[in-house]
Amino acid sequence: MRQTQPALAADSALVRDILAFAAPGSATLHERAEGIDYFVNAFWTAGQRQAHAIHEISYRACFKPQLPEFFISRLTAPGDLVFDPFMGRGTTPLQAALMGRRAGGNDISGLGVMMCRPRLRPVGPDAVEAALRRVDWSRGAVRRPELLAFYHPATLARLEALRDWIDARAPPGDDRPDPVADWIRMVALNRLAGHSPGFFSGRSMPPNQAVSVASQLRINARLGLAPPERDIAALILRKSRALLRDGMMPGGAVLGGAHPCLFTGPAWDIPLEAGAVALAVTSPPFLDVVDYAADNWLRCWFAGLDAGAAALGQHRGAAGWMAMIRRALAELARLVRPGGHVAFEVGEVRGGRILLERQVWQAAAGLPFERLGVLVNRQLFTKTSNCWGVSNFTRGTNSNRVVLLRRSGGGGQSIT
DNA sequence: GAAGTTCATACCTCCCCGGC
DNA sequence: GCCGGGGAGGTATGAACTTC
Repeated sequence: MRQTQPALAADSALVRDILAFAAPGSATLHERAEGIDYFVNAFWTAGQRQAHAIHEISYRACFKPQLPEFFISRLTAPGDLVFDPFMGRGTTPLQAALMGRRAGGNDISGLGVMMCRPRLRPVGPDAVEAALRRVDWSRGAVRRPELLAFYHPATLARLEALRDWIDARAPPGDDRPDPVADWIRMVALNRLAGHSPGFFSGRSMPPNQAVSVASQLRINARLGLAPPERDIAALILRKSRALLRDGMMPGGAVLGGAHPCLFTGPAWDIPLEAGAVALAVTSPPFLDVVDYAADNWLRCWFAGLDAGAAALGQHRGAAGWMAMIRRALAELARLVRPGGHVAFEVGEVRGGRILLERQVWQAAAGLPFERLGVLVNRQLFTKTSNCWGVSNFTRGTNSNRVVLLRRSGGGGQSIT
């Protein structure tokens, strides 16, 4: 049902740009539903590995770097602060830094900072190799026998030695850790368990989620395999080189400014001054679709963190979820400068029976935002859930649905 | 204690792209 | 040409709890 009437926010340069956007052979479709302007197209590539290689650490529920890139390029200038209050692995701050913007992010789990910070100040493979040679691998011992479901005994003992070595140089909560230990922990967190020989574990599920010990024992029994011994140091070095294969970033310098604004805590309580942020690109948990505590229990073990903190952002019902979103949006209204923007991404869940973008739209009502519309990026993409038979356009999440907000009170002109 | 409601757990293992 | 590795789930079932 294409409509020819103008967009509600036709004064927005962003909206004009989106309407004029033309992928090869496809113009943006403009629809209006429930008083909301929808802009539908394939706005960025669905191809895998099209962004900078340093993005390629596996984490459950992360959007493509092309999503923040789309908005950063249109709505910010070099030096502006780009922020994500639900950063997860930190795709938004990292992409902002790659584009010469200042990087900021927050996550309820301490894993967020541990995965993002070292990639904002990458260390070279030579430094990683030298540090790994200094680890006293003989000091480790098997302290958690149940983890032998995942690891060969010698591998598990070395993992414990590596944990001790990291903890002495980059303990959780230390905001000025040793950069090399910080980097090695980030890579190790990404190699703990997976479905190929590049991971420390025997064969498991894809690495964006850790199965339970009981599930891993079943996998081992079904395949008739015991976890083989792995060379942890060699795997960390190999993945380090892969992350840096596109280069060390501009000048190899610290990305995102000398002091990236990275925090651990709830999205509704960010220790940043009012008006500091030019653009927020973010995506909250989609109700309880992803069980972050279950997915991350193994990472939290390695990092010495409490996995339970992640549950704070998860809600089974729409009412509780919407209240959480309202608090996060109210905090964004404080942080984003007048004329700045918020791109708030959600996906379809429960077979499309609950339209989360409409809940976000409603939650933003009464806050100092102009609601510009919803950008829908609809395309085929690869899904982890292929593992259990969920393919494109059947069940699960099939589109990026981005609620676009402009902080009122300023000139309101975007940079194009 | 029967009926209704909510909660917790188990189960399933594919497709694609780039590096080598 | 091979293969490493990256990738936003949903349903069935029964236990546990609530209400009258």
